[in-house]
Amino acid sequence: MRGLVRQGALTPEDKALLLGLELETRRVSASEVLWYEDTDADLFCVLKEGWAYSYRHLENGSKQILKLYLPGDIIGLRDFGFSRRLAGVAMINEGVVCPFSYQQLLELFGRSALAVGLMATAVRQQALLTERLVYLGRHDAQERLAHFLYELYLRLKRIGAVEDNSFLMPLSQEQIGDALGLSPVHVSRTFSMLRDDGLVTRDRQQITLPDPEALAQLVEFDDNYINESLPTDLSVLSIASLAVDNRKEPGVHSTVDK
Amino acid sequence: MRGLVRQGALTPEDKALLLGLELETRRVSASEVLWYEDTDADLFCVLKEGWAYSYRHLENGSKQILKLYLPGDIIGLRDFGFSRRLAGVAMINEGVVCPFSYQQLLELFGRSALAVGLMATAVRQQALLTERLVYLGRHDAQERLAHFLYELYLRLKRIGAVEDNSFLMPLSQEQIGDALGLSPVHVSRTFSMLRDDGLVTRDRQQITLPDPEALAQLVEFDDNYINESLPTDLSVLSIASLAVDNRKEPGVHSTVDK
DNA sequence: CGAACGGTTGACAAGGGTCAAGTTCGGTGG
DNA sequence: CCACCGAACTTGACCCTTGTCAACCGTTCG
Repeated sequence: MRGLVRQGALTPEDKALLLGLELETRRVSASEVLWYEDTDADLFCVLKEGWAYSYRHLENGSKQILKLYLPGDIIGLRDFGFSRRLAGVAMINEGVVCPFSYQQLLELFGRSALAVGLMATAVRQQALLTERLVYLGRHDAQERLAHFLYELYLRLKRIGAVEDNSFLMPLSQEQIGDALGLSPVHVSRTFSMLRDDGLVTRDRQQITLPDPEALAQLVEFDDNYINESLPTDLSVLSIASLAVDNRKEPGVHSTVDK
Repeated sequence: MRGLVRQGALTPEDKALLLGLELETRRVSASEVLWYEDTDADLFCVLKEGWAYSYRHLENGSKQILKLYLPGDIIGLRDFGFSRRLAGVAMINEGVVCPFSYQQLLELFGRSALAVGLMATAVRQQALLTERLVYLGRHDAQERLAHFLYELYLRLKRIGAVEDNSFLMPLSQEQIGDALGLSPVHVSRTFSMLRDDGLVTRDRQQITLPDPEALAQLVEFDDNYINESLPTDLSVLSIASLAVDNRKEPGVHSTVDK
């Protein structure tokens, strides 16, 4: 940071913005909750003293800590681009924080909707990661697989790749295991359980979810982290796609591996 | 995206940038590797067709899949701000990608070093998450705890909160369990094992790592994701701190108390 | 002094890993 | 058209890691 300042990397705009911030620090006590899961996301903080953590409470009564924040860390970038908090944050010991509003962050990105969108996209990917972390930490094989399939179902539906609650899934069970932290053998067993419960049917790579809602309930899926369309729901990709679709060309193959 | 365009949310600068991109699509075959772990990070892609995944290979021979990419997803934001890839990316089936350079991304962020820094900070936090994901998925209790403590050690050292290989850790064993996906009972057992192996000693909240290198080896720690100081290693936080420190109390006791 | 809390230890059970022996299916070659 | 092969999946037996429950201990705090 001093780095940044020294390097003179800050533009006049940056400097103006920084000076314009009304900075205020707040002393917070041990165990104090900075914000709860699912509340309005409006600000983030720099943690100046003390330790904090972000967490998710699960319906089965357990909780998963997602990230520890140490002095100097920024808390709350995770929720940028979402309207509600994906996780709560609480102090561990007493400390000091310095809050900023997302509004200020937006001004920082200033004129570029693309930059905002990219940031939001990155944050969104982080949300998916986070969700998987929760499942690896606190759920058994059946819940992990159910969650995995349901997430896939939602993401594919979003891009129109689901028909009749059914979609193609080109992953081997070994790869699924590598994603969920399970052995391929157990993935197979788990598929059988889900089939026996009538939640998933499968023929080769064709997956069908006879009753997606039932699955959703099993995995307490909060789909707003996938479906929420934020103000700037861009996806540069699509822009890129548009621009490109005109002049197609078969490309170059490079490496392969197995 | 069409959303973005329709909304007219794109500034003239954005549009110019988009038009200025030389877009090229590349057809990629099934199992093709887009890039390997630990190689130079210079570009990212929009996945236009096919499925892909990012992964980490572990020394114990297993592998952890971090994220699945479906058509429309952006691949490689993860590594923005790092010089080397934290994870490999491979195709699952055949598909089409559309590559962009990080350079272009930088131009997008254009004049604001702050914006770049924030993005990099977000990405960096994602790296920590990713690392925990790998440990939850593919490592036993002892390795998880060792990794957790070593990561803490590095992060605290970075901010000067380690003395004589020793630091204060204000977390209860239950909280550690919630972070690592373990029961509090087993956290206790695991601490005992590490103590018996001479890797960690502990007195109340005081943790000492007699031989940090030995720990590092046990957890195959790649510390560049914590220590690498990227070109724009800012941390807005510190700027904030600076701005604030002038007109606030000394309050520089770094952390902790119970 | 006595709760209450966090940590420790032991006994037991369960979820999941590993190994090994099938089974199914798509592809290949005769 | 059929025999064969390999990859992916399935199933069973067995064992190890970890969770659960419970009793116990040491500190801290009222």
